Amino acid sequence: MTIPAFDKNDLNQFDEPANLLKALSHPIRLCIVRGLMRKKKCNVSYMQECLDIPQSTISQHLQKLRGAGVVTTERKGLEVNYILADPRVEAIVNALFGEEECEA
Amino acid sequence: MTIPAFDKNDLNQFDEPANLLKALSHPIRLCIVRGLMRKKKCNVSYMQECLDIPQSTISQHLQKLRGAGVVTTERKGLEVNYILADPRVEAIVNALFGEEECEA
DNA sequence: TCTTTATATCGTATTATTCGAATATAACGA
DNA sequence: TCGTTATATTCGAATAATACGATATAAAGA
Repeated sequence: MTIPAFDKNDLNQFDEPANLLKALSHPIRLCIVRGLMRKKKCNVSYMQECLDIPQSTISQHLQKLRGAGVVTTERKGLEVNYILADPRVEAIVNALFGEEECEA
Repeated sequence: MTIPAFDKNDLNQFDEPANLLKALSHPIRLCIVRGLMRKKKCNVSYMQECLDIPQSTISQHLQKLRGAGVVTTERKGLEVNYILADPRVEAIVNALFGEEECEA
């Protein structure tokens, strides 16, 4: 009995990766993530200003990214900085947009 | 004026990639796609048998993958074979699961 | 033409996402 | 403590995704 290419017995092994992709599968969130690849670290106001969308909307997207483990946060006074936290995400974004020089 | 890391002016450049990720962001569809990386070509009945879910459910997932350009089809008599059609998808799946020897 | 097999589509109930205003919290300075 | 700034959470309405039975189509063979 060989291992089939598809197997319902390990369908649940796809749950976590599918969740990660779902977290990335929104234009605003994808934009945020690629921005974080360029900028390494960024607070909410800056993103909000660049993207020009309501604060609660940005914040909700960030919470979704955080819930999926895509980003972590570092508070610095009033500001909260967001930072990429999962190396798979960078590989995925590179697959989509191509590699890019990063800020020195 | 420098180019910001985030920019609402090209937010729409994220629509297509986000759509691609959305198509992949379901456990069943991800399983199908990884199966197609191993098996290269596969008909619906085989997938259905492996995954043990209703035929209409599989078919709908396949249509969603096809709509996003993830797969194409080749009819052979009664059967329809599905084949991966977007190289970005393989890079993404490799980022998630690691590379793997493919069937010779 | 009739049947069978393989796949696709439709109808629809259920659940999940999304957005943005309103409100809450957390940290800082006066 | 009070006010201000930065961020998070809550709420509700609109929209989209999902599952699956029922039904339709497409190809092949008798």
